[in-house]
Amino acid sequence: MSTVDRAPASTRLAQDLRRSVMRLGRRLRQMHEENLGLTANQLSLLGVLVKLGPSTVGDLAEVEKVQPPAITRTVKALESLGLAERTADPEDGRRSVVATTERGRGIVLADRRRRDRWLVKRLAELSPEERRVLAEAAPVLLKLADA
Amino acid sequence: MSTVDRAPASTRLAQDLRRSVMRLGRRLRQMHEENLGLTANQLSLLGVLVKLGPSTVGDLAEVEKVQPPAITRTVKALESLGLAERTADPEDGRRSVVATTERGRGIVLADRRRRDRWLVKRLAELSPEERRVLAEAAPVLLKLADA
DNA sequence: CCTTGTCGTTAACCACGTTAAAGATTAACA
DNA sequence: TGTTAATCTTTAACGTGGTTAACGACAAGG
Repeated sequence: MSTVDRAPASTRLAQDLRRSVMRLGRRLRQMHEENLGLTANQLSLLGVLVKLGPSTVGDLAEVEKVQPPAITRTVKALESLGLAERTADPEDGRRSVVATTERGRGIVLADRRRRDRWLVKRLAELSPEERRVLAEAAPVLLKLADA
Repeated sequence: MSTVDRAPASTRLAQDLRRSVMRLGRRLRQMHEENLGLTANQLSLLGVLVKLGPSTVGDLAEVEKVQPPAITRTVKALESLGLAERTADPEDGRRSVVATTERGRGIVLADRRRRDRWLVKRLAELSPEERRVLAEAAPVLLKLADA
């Protein structure tokens, strides 16, 4: 790791942090993939729908940082699985409003619980001191991400 | 956030940590996308090659947690861009060994510096106390990811 | 009204993952 | 040693999900 060893001290933290966050993030994301027939994308969009409530295609595209056609396609898939529904906006005929079905909502919540269980188990293997460090770090990480 | 509010205390840390790590990870990954004509995947594979040195297709597949055909294709793309080279293993004719070119290596290092610069800037906006917390947290996050 | 802008969808394309099957080479063993 | 079995990579066929471009439906302003 010569690139790391000879790094100026000021970038050392950045490198360590990037490595650790990327790796744990990848791991958490992998937990996703083995869900029912759902892909990570479909699950992610469903999650947004649960969080925001019924939304237009444009809103979803913006949140997912994706172009509208990508949303159209994924919504179509969710619809055919009975996990989401599309209805015309009564106030503006151009827009179509997407919402989760009850089943869709249930899947999102179940998936979230499942991933939390995995992480809870890993956290339980740490020392109280290590857990304290993570608890302090979480809000700082959020602040970084939103900067 | 009723789902968070009524969560048992033991899963509260897991939820906070998952949210923050996922979000920062996404942010760091996005920094990737706007690089030369290279996709995130190609850059990632090139990075592995720089880290490990010349490697077989099978090794790369394992590291990237992907099936061999996916590696074959990406290597082909890197090859046509002059960033990687493939040679037959002299000791085992079935294997082909992939290595970066000088240019490929340069691109990886430049990209890493660019992403670190972004993070260094964000870190500089934090308080010394917050930076200390992150420095302590990084190794714990790694431990979690590798668990 | 009628033109102009906006929202969503469709179509065509590309990146990248998968599995299945074929090719080449090595390893094992009768 | 020669045949058979195992291993590594590649090719082929397919699915998902991103993109841009072009079109249709509706809304809004002149």
